[in-house]
Amino acid sequence: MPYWLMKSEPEVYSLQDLQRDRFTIWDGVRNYQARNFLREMQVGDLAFFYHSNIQPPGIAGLMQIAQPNLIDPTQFEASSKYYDAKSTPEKPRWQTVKVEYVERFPSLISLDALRQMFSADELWVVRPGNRLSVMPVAEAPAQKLLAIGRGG
DNA sequence: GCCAACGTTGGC
DNA sequence: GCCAACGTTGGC
Repeated sequence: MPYWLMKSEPEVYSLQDLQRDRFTIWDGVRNYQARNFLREMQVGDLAFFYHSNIQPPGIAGLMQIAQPNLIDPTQFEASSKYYDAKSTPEKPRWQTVKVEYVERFPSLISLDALRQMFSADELWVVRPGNRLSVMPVAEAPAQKLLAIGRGG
Protein backbone atom coordinates (compact mmCIF):
# COMPACT_ATOMS: atom_id res chain seq x y z
CA MET A 1 0.00 0.00 0.00
CA PRO A 2 1.55 3.31 -1.04
CA TYR A 3 2.18 6.15 1.37
CA TRP A 4 2.04 9.86 0.62
CA LEU A 5 2.91 13.21 2.06
CA MET A 6 0.64 16.20 1.48
CA LYS A 7 1.39 19.77 2.45
CA SER A 8 -0.98 22.43 3.66
CA GLU A 9 -0.48 25.77 5.29
CA PRO A 10 -2.25 25.51 8.65
CA GLU A 11 -3.37 29.14 8.26
CA VAL A 12 -5.35 27.90 5.27
CA TYR A 13 -6.27 24.37 6.36
CA SER A 14 -4.73 22.49 9.27
CA LEU A 15 -4.86 18.96 10.59
CA GLN A 16 -7.04 20.30 13.41
CA ASP A 17 -9.47 21.54 10.78
CA LEU A 18 -9.55 18.06 9.26
CA GLN A 19 -10.10 16.54 12.71
CA ARG A 20 -13.15 18.79 13.09
CA ASP A 21 -14.44 18.10 9.55
CA ARG A 22 -13.54 14.36 9.47
CA PHE A 23 -13.39 14.56 5.64
CA THR A 24 -12.26 17.13 3.13
CA ILE A 25 -11.69 17.41 -0.60
CA TRP A 26 -8.03 18.26 -1.17
CA ASP A 27 -8.70 20.97 -3.72
CA GLY A 28 -6.51 23.66 -5.22
CA VAL A 29 -3.53 21.62 -6.39
CA ARG A 30 -2.38 23.27 -9.62
CA ASN A 31 0.90 21.57 -10.31
CA TYR A 32 1.01 18.73 -12.82
CA GLN A 33 3.49 16.56 -10.96
CA ALA A 34 1.46 16.83 -7.76
CA ARG A 35 -1.76 16.15 -9.67
CA ASN A 36 -0.27 13.03 -11.22
CA PHE A 37 0.44 11.69 -7.75
CA LEU A 38 -3.13 12.52 -6.69
CA ARG A 39 -4.35 10.46 -9.65
CA GLU A 40 -2.40 7.44 -8.42
CA MET A 41 -3.93 7.42 -4.95
CA GLN A 42 -6.23 4.61 -3.92
CA VAL A 43 -8.77 4.11 -1.15
CA GLY A 44 -7.06 3.34 2.14
CA ASP A 45 -3.65 4.78 1.23
CA LEU A 46 -2.18 6.64 4.18
CA ALA A 47 -0.93 10.20 3.80
CA PHE A 48 1.19 12.23 6.20
CA PHE A 49 -0.23 15.69 6.80
CA TYR A 50 2.60 18.23 6.59
CA HIS A 51 2.22 21.76 7.92
CA SER A 52 4.11 24.24 5.76
CA ASN A 53 4.77 27.95 6.02
CA ILE A 54 4.71 27.91 9.79
CA GLN A 55 7.37 27.77 12.48
CA PRO A 56 8.32 24.99 12.83
CA PRO A 57 7.18 23.20 9.69
CA GLY A 58 6.72 19.43 9.87
CA ILE A 59 4.49 16.37 9.90
CA ALA A 60 1.50 16.84 12.19
CA GLY A 61 -0.32 13.55 11.74
CA LEU A 62 -2.04 11.12 9.46
CA MET A 63 -4.98 10.89 7.12
CA GLN A 64 -6.21 8.31 4.66
CA ILE A 65 -7.58 8.44 1.16
CA ALA A 66 -11.35 8.06 1.39
CA GLN A 67 -12.31 8.62 -2.24
CA PRO A 68 -9.88 8.61 -5.18
CA ASN A 69 -9.96 10.34 -8.52
CA LEU A 70 -12.39 13.20 -7.90
CA ILE A 71 -12.72 16.18 -10.19
CA ASP A 72 -11.56 19.28 -8.33
CA PRO A 73 -14.71 21.43 -8.35
CA THR A 74 -12.84 24.72 -7.81
CA GLN A 75 -11.45 24.67 -11.36
CA PHE A 76 -14.94 25.57 -12.67
CA GLU A 77 -15.76 28.21 -10.06
CA ALA A 78 -15.09 31.60 -11.62
CA SER A 79 -14.86 33.24 -8.21
CA SER A 80 -12.28 30.75 -6.92
CA LYS A 81 -8.59 31.52 -6.88
CA TYR A 82 -8.18 28.04 -8.32
CA TYR A 83 -10.41 28.74 -11.32
CA ASP A 84 -8.95 27.43 -14.57
CA ALA A 85 -10.55 28.94 -17.68
CA LYS A 86 -8.89 26.31 -19.86
CA SER A 87 -10.49 23.39 -18.09
CA THR A 88 -13.87 22.07 -19.24
CA PRO A 89 -16.30 19.62 -17.60
CA GLU A 90 -15.80 17.35 -20.63
CA LYS A 91 -12.04 17.43 -20.19
CA PRO A 92 -11.22 18.46 -16.65
CA ARG A 93 -7.55 19.11 -15.98
CA TRP A 94 -7.42 18.80 -12.23
CA GLN A 95 -8.22 15.72 -10.24
CA THR A 96 -7.92 15.26 -6.52
CA VAL A 97 -9.03 13.00 -3.67
CA LYS A 98 -11.22 13.10 -0.60
CA VAL A 99 -9.21 12.50 2.57
CA GLU A 100 -10.30 11.34 6.01
CA TYR A 101 -8.76 12.25 9.35
CA VAL A 102 -6.88 9.39 11.02
CA GLU A 103 -4.79 10.76 13.86
CA ARG A 104 -2.79 13.64 15.16
CA PHE A 105 0.69 12.77 16.37
CA PRO A 106 1.35 13.62 20.05
CA SER A 107 4.07 15.97 18.85
CA LEU A 108 4.99 17.42 15.49
CA ILE A 109 7.86 15.74 13.62
CA SER A 110 9.67 18.92 12.63
CA LEU A 111 11.47 19.47 9.35
CA ASP A 112 14.69 19.72 11.39
CA ALA A 113 14.07 16.27 12.86
CA LEU A 114 13.20 14.90 9.42
CA ARG A 115 16.48 16.23 8.05
CA GLN A 116 18.39 14.47 10.81
CA MET A 117 16.65 11.14 10.18
CA PHE A 118 16.38 10.98 6.43
CA SER A 119 18.44 11.75 3.36
CA ALA A 120 16.99 13.75 0.48
CA ASP A 121 16.67 10.50 -1.48
CA GLU A 122 14.77 8.71 1.26
CA LEU A 123 12.26 11.49 1.86
CA TRP A 124 11.63 14.08 -0.83
CA VAL A 125 10.29 16.71 1.54
CA VAL A 126 13.78 17.26 2.97
CA ARG A 127 15.23 18.08 -0.46
CA PRO A 128 16.47 21.64 -0.49
CA GLY A 129 14.18 23.82 -2.57
CA ASN A 130 11.47 21.18 -2.79
CA ARG A 131 8.14 22.86 -3.48
CA LEU A 132 6.06 19.86 -4.49
CA SER A 133 2.91 19.75 -2.35
CA VAL A 134 2.01 16.09 -2.93
CA MET A 135 4.65 13.38 -3.02
CA PRO A 136 5.10 9.66 -2.40
CA VAL A 137 6.83 8.29 0.69
CA ALA A 138 8.63 4.97 0.37
CA GLU A 139 7.72 2.02 2.61
CA ALA A 140 10.76 2.10 4.90
CA PRO A 141 10.68 5.81 5.77
CA ALA A 142 6.89 5.62 6.11
CA GLN A 143 7.16 2.85 8.71
CA LYS A 144 9.79 4.82 10.56
CA LEU A 145 7.62 7.94 10.53
CA LEU A 146 4.62 6.00 11.84
CA ALA A 147 6.69 4.59 14.70
CA ILE A 148 8.13 8.00 15.58
CA GLY A 149 4.81 9.81 15.24
CA ARG A 150 2.92 7.36 17.42
CA GLY A 151 5.76 7.11 19.90
CA GLY A 152 5.26 10.79 20.61
C1' DG B 1 9.12 40.22 4.71
C1' DC B 2 12.90 38.34 1.97
C1' DC B 3 14.44 35.64 -1.54
C1' DA B 4 16.10 31.17 -3.74
C1' DA B 5 14.21 27.60 -6.31
C1' DC B 6 11.66 26.39 -9.89
C1' DG B 7 7.30 25.73 -12.66
C1' DT B 8 4.57 28.18 -16.16
C1' DT B 9 3.63 31.41 -19.77
C1' DG B 10 4.06 33.60 -23.99
C1' DG B 11 6.74 36.06 -27.62
C1' DC B 12 9.49 34.93 -31.17
C1' DG C 1 10.87 24.68 -29.30
C1' DC C 2 13.75 28.12 -26.93
C1' DC C 3 14.15 31.01 -23.16
C1' DA C 4 13.27 35.42 -20.60
C1' DA C 5 9.89 37.14 -17.71
C1' DC C 6 6.87 36.25 -14.32
C1' DG C 7 4.43 34.05 -10.42
C1' DT C 8 4.35 30.93 -6.56
C1' DT C 9 6.12 28.18 -2.82
C1' DG C 10 7.92 27.81 1.49
C1' DG C 11 12.02 28.00 4.63
C1' DC C 12 14.20 31.30 7.11
